Parts: sequence; structure tokens; C-alpha cells
Amino acid sequence: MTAPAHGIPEAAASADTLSERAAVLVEHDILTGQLEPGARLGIVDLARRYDIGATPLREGLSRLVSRGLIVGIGQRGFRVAEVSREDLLDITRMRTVVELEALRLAIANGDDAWEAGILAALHQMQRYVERHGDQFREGAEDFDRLHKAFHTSLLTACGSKRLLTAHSDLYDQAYRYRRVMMRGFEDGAEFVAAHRNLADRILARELDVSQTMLKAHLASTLKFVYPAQARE
Amino acid sequence: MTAPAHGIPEAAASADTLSERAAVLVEHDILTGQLEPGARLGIVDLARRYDIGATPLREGLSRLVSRGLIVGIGQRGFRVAEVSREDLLDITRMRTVVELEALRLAIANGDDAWEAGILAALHQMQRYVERHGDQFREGAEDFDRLHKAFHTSLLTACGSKRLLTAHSDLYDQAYRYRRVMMRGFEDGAEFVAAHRNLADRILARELDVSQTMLKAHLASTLKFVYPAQARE
DNA sequence: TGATCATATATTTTCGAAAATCACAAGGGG
DNA sequence: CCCCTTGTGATTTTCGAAAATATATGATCA
Repeated sequence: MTAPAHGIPEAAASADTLSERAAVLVEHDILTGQLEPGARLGIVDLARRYDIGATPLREGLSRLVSRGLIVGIGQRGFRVAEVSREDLLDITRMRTVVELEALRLAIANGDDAWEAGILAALHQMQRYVERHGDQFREGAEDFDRLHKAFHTSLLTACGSKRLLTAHSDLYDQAYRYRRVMMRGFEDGAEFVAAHRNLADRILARELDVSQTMLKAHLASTLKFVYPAQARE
Repeated sequence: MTAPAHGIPEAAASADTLSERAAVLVEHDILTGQLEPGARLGIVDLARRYDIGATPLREGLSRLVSRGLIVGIGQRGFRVAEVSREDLLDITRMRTVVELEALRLAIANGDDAWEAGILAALHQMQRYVERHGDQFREGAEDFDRLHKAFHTSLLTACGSKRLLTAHSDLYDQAYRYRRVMMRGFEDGAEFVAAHRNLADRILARELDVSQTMLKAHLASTLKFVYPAQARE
């Protein structure tokens, strides 16, 4: 088990089919902004870029289409999905619905292992921030992995495959917007404290308070990226 | 514009790429039960069946994977997703969350055109039932199209692309279970009356009543297909 | 000039066959 | 007798080139 090369997500290494690898690589480059919103995804270019044939590439792209990162038009190829306030609003709306329900179920059903998972994820996030000082910005991919893991840990006990999948997909979709807001961000200690606070309320099974906090947390990205009007 | 051949969904006719066509055809055959839950989707078989090459077929299958109708395992091909009480429970849970929120937004934002759309869809469904007597069973594909159109019309005004897409996908996923319950179904007049009742409450913008009715409506499939325990 | 159409070029999409991988059966050793 | 290895056939996956389609270029005509 060797470390993956720079910039290549480890998931790509373990992909046991080129189509999967293609999907992972393209997704990664879209999320990190190397492939900008609206960019044409020419098959020839991509094939050279990743050294993967046209067939598996196109298959990988097809998968990403249904995940909302790519749009594909009939005989006119694929493009990276555009970003817009409208879209972030939609993502946030959907996330709120999904996560509030998942949280409700998790609080109702969660067992000791669930609680332990939350604390573990929180701890890892905290350690990372301590170690990397204030450069912890979410732009750093491995920090974001921990951040996602934390939010996922809050919901795992919900017992719904679909809610969890939706959460994961929507989290990724929001990443492109979150990247923008990483600059100009408060300090690490505050960031961790906010998450710990949320975790505490959840572990205390205070449903209403937890939901309110989570909702506000989700809205914060929207508020930050498009400060104009952030209603509903 | 000629009528599509028997058993071939019209969407397939207008598909301007073989991959799309493949996705539509396979989806259709899965939903109608011609491809049973758990069935192996061998590329060679499918290629013969639909007279489509391996490349576009596989691309079509890849799309359906992210839509929950197919599962694909690394070097081991694709299978039709299994059905289970567990799964129907999950679908229903997700549908409830999505539709209640979409309904809330639609009632808040709906304009005259939205109201008109609901009445139009209801009318078409009613006419169909009048014309076809009690053989209207949802098993009939074109009736189900009208049924889906009605439920979609209730939500269109919600203004969220993602909520509408999720609704559509989940409706389709539930179709495989609904087919089972079509036998042993009350008479058509009652069916239409129930839907008219729901529409009335929605047009009157009675949020709470509407949501309660819609929730019960969604739960009915679960109750019918797996009568055992239908809790939560 | 501006618009329309034909031609050429670039891209996407699809095919048919090769390569890689898996599943199963037969044989050999403990 | 069971377990592990090895070989064979079937299946998935991928490649490289051909076909189909879109896009750009430039010429012709009003």
C-alpha cells in the first residue's frame, strides 16, 4: 500500500476498472476547480490528459451526469456543470431537507457506536487544525475529507441508504462553492468549536436545537458565497 | 410524428444517441418487470435483444446505476437492483421527505398556471379511467404516465430542479413495487375521487391537510405490498 | 454588406475485435 | 474427503479505427 501520487485521489488507485478511475479523476478535477464550470470536456483532450481511452472515459462521464457535476447534450458532448446562485440555493435547499431528516432518524436510532464515531471524527478534525494552524482552510483536500467525514458521522445512524447517498452527493456538489469561501475565513479554533458545539447538542439528543444549528450551518455557505440576499 | 411501435417507449424514438436509447429501453424493461430484480445484465444478451453495440449499451447502463435501478460491480458486470421491504421502506421515506417539502414550496409559490396544470392532469386521469373501466390498473403503462403526470403537476411550482428530479426518480423506483399492488385494487371511481380530494385540498392551499394526505398516499404502497408491519 | 449555402474540418459516437478478468471444472496433494 | 492449484471457457472491459454528426470556413448571390 503506497501513497498515491500528488494530486491523484487515492480512490483512483483502487478503482478496478478504467471507467471508475475516469469518473473519479474527472470528478476530482471538477471539484478542485482544475476543470472550470462550463468547460468543454472534449474526449480527445481528456483521453490525453488522463491517458485513458475514449470508451471508458465516456462511460465515466455518463455516471457523473446523473450526479449533477456534468451536463451532456445529445451529439454535442459533455460540459462541466455551471455554477450560479440559483444552483447553490437549490443545493442548499435539498441538503437541508435531507440532512434534517437524516439527523432526526439518527438521533432516534443512534447507538453507542454512532456516538463514538462522532467523537472520533471530531477529534481527527481538531487534531488536523491544531497541527496545520490557520492554513487548515477547506481548500486543502484532506481537511475537507475530515470535514465531510464528521458531517457524515452525524447521520450514519439514520439507517437510510438513500439519505446518506444524497447527503454525500450534495456535499460534493457544494464543494465547488465552498472552495470560494475558504479564503477570508475565521480562525481554526473557532471553526472546531462550532462543530464541537453541534456535536454536543446532537449527542445530548436535543433534536430541535440540533436541527436549527445544522440548518444554519448549511445556510452559511450560501450566505458567504452570495452575500446579496440569502432568503429561504 | 408516428406512433411508436408496441412496447417501445416513445422517448426511445426521440433519443438522438444510442446510449440514451439504450438507457431508456433498459429502464423500461426493468420497470415493466421484463427484466426481473436481480437478473444479470449480460452485455452480449442485451446487445442482441436491443440490437445495440456493447459500447453505447454499457454507457446507458452506467447512467442507470446512479439512478438506483441497476447495480454494477467491478469486473463482474451489471445486475438489476433487487427489491426488498427494506428498500421500499427507504424509497418511501425518501419520497415523503422530498414530496412534502416540494409540496410546501409549491403551495407557497404556485401561480394560476400551476393550478391549471393540476386540474388538467386530474381531468386526463379521470377520462382515462372512465374510458377503460376498471381495467385501468396502474400496470397499464399509459395510465401510469398520467398518474405520474398528476403527481408531478402538484409539485412543479416548487421551483427546485433537484426536488423535481428526485421525485421523478423515486416515483420510477417505486413503480416496480406498485405493479405488484395493482391486482386487488379498489374501483376506478374511488381512485379518482381520492386524487381529486387531494387536489382540492392543495388548490385550497391547506398545507397541513395536504401534507398529511400526501404522506398517507405514499405510505399506501408500502402498506399494500408488505402488509406485515408498516411502521415509521 | 449581409445572408445562404456548400465544403472542409473537427468531434462525438459507434463498431468489431483484442485484451483482461472472472467463474467453473478437473486434477493433485495433504 | 477436503482444499488448493491449474487450465479452460465465458464475460466484461478496453482499444483503435470507421461512421455519423456538428462546427467552422469560405464562396456565391441578392
